[in-house]
Amino acid sequence: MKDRSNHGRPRGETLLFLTDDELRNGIEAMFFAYRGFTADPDKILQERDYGRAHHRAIHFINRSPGIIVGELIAILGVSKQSLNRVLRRLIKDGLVEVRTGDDDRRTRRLYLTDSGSDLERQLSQTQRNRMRAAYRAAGPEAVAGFCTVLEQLTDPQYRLGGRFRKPE
Amino acid sequence: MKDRSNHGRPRGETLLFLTDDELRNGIEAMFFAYRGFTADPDKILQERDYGRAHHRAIHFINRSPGIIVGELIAILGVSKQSLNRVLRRLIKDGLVEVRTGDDDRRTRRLYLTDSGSDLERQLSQTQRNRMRAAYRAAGPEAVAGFCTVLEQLTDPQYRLGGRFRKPE
DNA sequence: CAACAATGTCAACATGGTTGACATAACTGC
DNA sequence: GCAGTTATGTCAACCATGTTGACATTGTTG
Repeated sequence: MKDRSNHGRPRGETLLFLTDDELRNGIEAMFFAYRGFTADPDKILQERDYGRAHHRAIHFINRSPGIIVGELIAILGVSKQSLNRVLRRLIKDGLVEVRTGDDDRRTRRLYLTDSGSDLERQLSQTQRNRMRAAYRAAGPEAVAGFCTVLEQLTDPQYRLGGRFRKPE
Repeated sequence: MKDRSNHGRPRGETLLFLTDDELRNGIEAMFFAYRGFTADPDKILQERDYGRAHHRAIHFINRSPGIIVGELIAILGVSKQSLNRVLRRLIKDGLVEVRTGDDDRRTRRLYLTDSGSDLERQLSQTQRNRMRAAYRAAGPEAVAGFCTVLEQLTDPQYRLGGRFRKPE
């Protein structure tokens, strides 16, 4: 399993031969990066006694205003009971507004209120800052590569394109 | 906040000007990629009634055989009570072995047993496969960029170099 | 009208985090 | 050698967030 003649070349040169150790480094890097990546929002959320689950809901409602509950469940990959607990709180606290769908009146469309938008901005601000700093430090080609690999790691049904509902 | 003359160029070209939307896409990509990334191990773990916490412990014990409890706590960023619950189970199940440190007999050094190594291999195998596929699809430069950005997203104290204990 | 779909809710439970308090054993300094 | 500190383990309580199952309501659709 060892010497397949890559003769100590740095990762990714030549023929994209990758040792298990190099792959393991990538795996570990994902773990640490994801944690760094969620650290800033977590702090903000903690002050208001929210968790990551609230952040995720807020993020995707902001991304697709008017998204219906079932779609949000599908994107987040959680049970309706789990999402409902989170939504209930966000609605009670006045961060999310619910309107009955015009077309199908069984559905509930979700929107951020002004204060919901405020929190969203605050949360994504810190993440964008970190992301921007990383992009800047890594350079343009690195960023393109980063996005490509992330896309590839993602399960196909969640890749960009058809992920979000069309605006009604 | 909109037109700062980037004239519809694709992300990352030219001067690394990035709109909030482009950054938001990166943020979302992290979320989906991390989920895809943990999906395969999660399935294997579920069969044995383990969770991600067990996976992480196994990963870092494998990475640094003989690591002491305190170091593992620091790397994982959890409380000793939390880690202990996980370790207790792994030890009971015979996946992890504990030996008292030779130098400092207060410390406990952790090692994977043979069956612990088996599970580790099984877990990292699926992740390496996915990683390898992503790398292959993205190409060599993409991989280098991916690693660079991940490193940048990581909190500095966890970046490679000094992260792991020296072999005694 | 019957069947199905979208949602909400209640209850019970599991996992994996937290904190606080306390116990033990071993190292370290004076 | 004794005092203080450090590394670890453990008990208990609590919280957030995930799960399943069961059931109710409302609205759509054939």
